[in-house]
Amino acid sequence: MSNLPQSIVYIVDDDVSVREALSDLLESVGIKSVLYTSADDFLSSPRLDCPSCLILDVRMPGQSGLELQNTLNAMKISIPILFITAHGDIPMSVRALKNGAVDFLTKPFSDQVLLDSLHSALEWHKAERERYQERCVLQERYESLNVGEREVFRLVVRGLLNKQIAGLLGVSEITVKVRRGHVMRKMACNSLACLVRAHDYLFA
Amino acid sequence: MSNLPQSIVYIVDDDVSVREALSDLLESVGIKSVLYTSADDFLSSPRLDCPSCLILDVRMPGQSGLELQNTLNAMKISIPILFITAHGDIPMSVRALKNGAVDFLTKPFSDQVLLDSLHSALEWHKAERERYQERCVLQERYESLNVGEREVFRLVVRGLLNKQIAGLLGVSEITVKVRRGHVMRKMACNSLACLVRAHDYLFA
DNA sequence: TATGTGCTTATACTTATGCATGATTGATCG
DNA sequence: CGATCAATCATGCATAAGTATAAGCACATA
Repeated sequence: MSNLPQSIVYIVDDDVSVREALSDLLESVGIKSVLYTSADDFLSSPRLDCPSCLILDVRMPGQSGLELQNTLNAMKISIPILFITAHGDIPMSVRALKNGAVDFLTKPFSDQVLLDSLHSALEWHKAERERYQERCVLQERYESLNVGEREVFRLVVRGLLNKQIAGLLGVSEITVKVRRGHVMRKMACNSLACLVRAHDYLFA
Repeated sequence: MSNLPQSIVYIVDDDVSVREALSDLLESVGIKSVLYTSADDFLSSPRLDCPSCLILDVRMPGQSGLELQNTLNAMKISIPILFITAHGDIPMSVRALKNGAVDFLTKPFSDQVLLDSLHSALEWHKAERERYQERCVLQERYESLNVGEREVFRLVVRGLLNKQIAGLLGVSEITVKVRRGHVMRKMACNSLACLVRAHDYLFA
């Protein structure tokens, strides 16, 4: 059995001295890291299934840090990104942050500033992963509903009575009750309140 | 009757030529603006009750733009802020954006970039004001509930049965039904689904 | 053809919810 | 003191919701 680390930080920088300095710093506070020399290097390697953060140099040969950020966003990969740079400018930092980066540090920076930013990023990703997991569970349950059950689901959480739903769907009220029971069981809800929240979370 | 403009932009800059250039630009696309020479000047003037945006110079005599941003955040004033600067640096821009600024432009900048940012900020503030208004209405309704009704409200939206609520609160089921009816009427909800959403919006 | 499966519907019953009426109590106020 | 108001609670009734059983139907499959 492979035991996953509690968290991991991916470091992508073409400068070996920067990579190793960062890696040493993180190791000194008990944070595991994996090093990459380029964006493609990172993209072609597997990511571990645990809370993580990406420390990214803005300027690199090949795909730049900002381009990698766009790539990951397009892939809907939610790993938080912390940029570091020696030769950045304001438009770069603005673009990075508007695209969701958690921070944008200029060298030289204080170790503590980096570690603080990193910790909050890892905490965020931990929570984000839990939200994603919960959402996946709900999604699976929803996909187990057939068409009729989904229609009843939609109308029930809009506050309609069984009688009204039956009228709208052109089926008997008994059928609505049966479908409604199936929805409750399949969505693993024991109350209408729970069902409403499940629905709104799925279709937010 | 004072008719409010559709939207307004507040410009705070100590340089009169910048203020007027911006004002002219905005006027040329039909956006009204009001000019201030300092943060305190802006703070001591009344804001109009309409969708708006604040264009702020970072560096100014007296309170700086970043300080004014913190002041407004502490006052929980949600007006979007767009920074412009001639002599900024990356840490400034990062701080501004992490504190919620919508953009951080360096002079010279393209008119179109500013206008695009401004339009999306105004759109956001329009929606934010509507959310705030809706929340105020719900808040008022909630405050019209007495203590017992709030307890029933809390337990109903947790999915408990009247019988269970009565047991927990040590009152009769009849009383729960009465309170529940009051909650529905005072919160202006015609279904449990509506009530659940009102509750979760209030206590998100 | 025979069989099984999934969906709909009906009947019958239990429980839950909503609401009106009225009695009781306790606090407040002129 | 008497009047009043809000809150609680009971009775009684109407409607809504949840569930079990069984029947009928379409459809796929052996």
